[in-house]
Amino acid sequence: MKIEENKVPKTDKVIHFIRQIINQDIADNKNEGRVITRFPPEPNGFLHIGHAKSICLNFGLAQEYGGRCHLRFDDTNPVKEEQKYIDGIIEDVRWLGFDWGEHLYYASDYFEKMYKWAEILIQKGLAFVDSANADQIREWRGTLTQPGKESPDRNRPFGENLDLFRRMRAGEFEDGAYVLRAKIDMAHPNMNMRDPVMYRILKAAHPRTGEDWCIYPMYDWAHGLEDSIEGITHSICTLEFEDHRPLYDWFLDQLGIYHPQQIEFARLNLNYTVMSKRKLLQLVQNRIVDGWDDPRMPTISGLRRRGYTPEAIRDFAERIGVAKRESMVDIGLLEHCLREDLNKRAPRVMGVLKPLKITITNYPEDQVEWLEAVNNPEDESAGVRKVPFSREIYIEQDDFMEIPPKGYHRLSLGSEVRLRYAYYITCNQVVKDKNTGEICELLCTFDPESRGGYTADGRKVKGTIHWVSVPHAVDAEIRLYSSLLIVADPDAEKEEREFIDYIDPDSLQILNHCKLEPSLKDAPAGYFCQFERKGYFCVDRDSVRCGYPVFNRTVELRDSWAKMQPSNNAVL
RNA sequence: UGGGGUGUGGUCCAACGGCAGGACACUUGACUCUGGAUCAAGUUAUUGGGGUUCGAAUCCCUGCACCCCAGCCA
Repeated sequence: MKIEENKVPKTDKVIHFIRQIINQDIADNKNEGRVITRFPPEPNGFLHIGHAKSICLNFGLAQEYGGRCHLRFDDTNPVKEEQKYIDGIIEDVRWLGFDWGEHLYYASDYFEKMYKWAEILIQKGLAFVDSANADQIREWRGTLTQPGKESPDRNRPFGENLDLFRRMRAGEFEDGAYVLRAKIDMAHPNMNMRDPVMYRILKAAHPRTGEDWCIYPMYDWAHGLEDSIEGITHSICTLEFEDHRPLYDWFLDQLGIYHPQQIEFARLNLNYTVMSKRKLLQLVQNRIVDGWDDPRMPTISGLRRRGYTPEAIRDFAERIGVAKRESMVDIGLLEHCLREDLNKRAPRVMGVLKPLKITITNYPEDQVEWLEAVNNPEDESAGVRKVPFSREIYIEQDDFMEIPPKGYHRLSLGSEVRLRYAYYITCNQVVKDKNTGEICELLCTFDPESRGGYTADGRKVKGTIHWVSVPHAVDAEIRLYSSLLIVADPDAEKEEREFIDYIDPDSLQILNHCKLEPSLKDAPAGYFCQFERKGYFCVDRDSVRCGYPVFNRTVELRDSWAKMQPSNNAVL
């Protein structure tokens, strides 16, 4: 049937292949037009930006098509799963902005049902209890090019299978003594179809079912059943499960129960970062990072702490698209989405990261002026605030050069520059440390006629720099982050080295005694803003513990000046 | 050397027999009290070879490259 335009939602989004499939299903009136998806994490780790792609896809599709998306924990392996991961995942999905209503499920809630279905398969002669050990099963499975061989237990009478399976459940056997296997085809070219294991004995406490069970279902057996029970229409997963689809289909067909459609798409890869749970865990355990929510981590909790917004992540997920080809997305796109969101919303403030003191010699000694500053030029409703100005101020070390290169718009000896929202100043003298020769102070004069940053004569001042009044400055710690990896893709490197060898030891830089304008004194954890000309920053939760503000640099502003400087190219 | 997938600018995604388009990145210019933002312009692509067709990224044949599968993980 042709797709009828009026039945599918209007959208300016890309109609990727999954939307096409759904549109076709709706046109065919498959599932009476329902769209029910699910996000099925295993609670054995924290979520990362790759999961966010899947979350946005599944929940997003459900929203677009007026359906629903279930949050389902695929908790079928108690030896790896923990309650803390369940809690963390719930928090992260919610933070991303998605709501599953009452549709929070656990695979473990279906264990009894699954067990009954397993007995049915045994009764149909389609499953058997195998006493072979793991090594034997592996050996008899054959190889990619050679067929496997049938287990001697394969033709066990069904009564015996049933009895053994019941005793497996009853806890009569030790781990590994028996498994339940599907009886399919040991010569099948698809390895997954060579009598796959359905249940194994695992005498482990389960975070939810405790000691109720000592046999646990394998993914291939369990997943389709979970989808079927919940009435999932489109079961979306990643590419590596493509080979498993025939088995997914087989179980459902043999049981004759409702059969959702499995659809596979390519997982997200991001350059300059690592994405697998294993590698992320390695970073945490080796204390290369501060924990799962270290702001350098691509975990949802890490991104959140870094200052990423859910809006930016959702926008990113939409922009990268959905397809079947494996790809490597540029981290620059994520940062672009972030800047675009923050540009609209982040209040502007002034903060000096690496202070250089200026004394304005012709400014009255005890005078303080509160000058008006715009909070957000992109958002008039953000209003204005007053910032104190005095005889002594800090500017950024980078904003002064004794001998400026060509094209330098900032302050230099003898040149005039605008202090944002304040005055024009001219540098007259450089004070240096007698021993080291380092610049420690600048003596400048200001033009009283330029109050607010304009003069009546309308003369052009090319450079505008930010500043903070010395007596009013709030001391802060600022944490600067760069990529964890020094190469875009460790796996693509010629040398056979571990990703850990490509870790940048200097990806975290801590700046102390940074100087912020006084409005930031009591900014609460999570508060985000733009330090003008520097980037977007947010207050870290460590602020509370430290007793002074601690800011994370979320992302730098684009800097076309820095890009022109050859010395900086190496850093990029 | 079995099976399952995938090949479009630097990167990601479109185009589903009819002018290869968008986003990011990059370059240039304009504007600017953030070297930000904004605006304008521009560079760069269909895996090779054959075939069908008036016409092929798209259909057919045949190579090549890359990814996944031999857990009692998911």
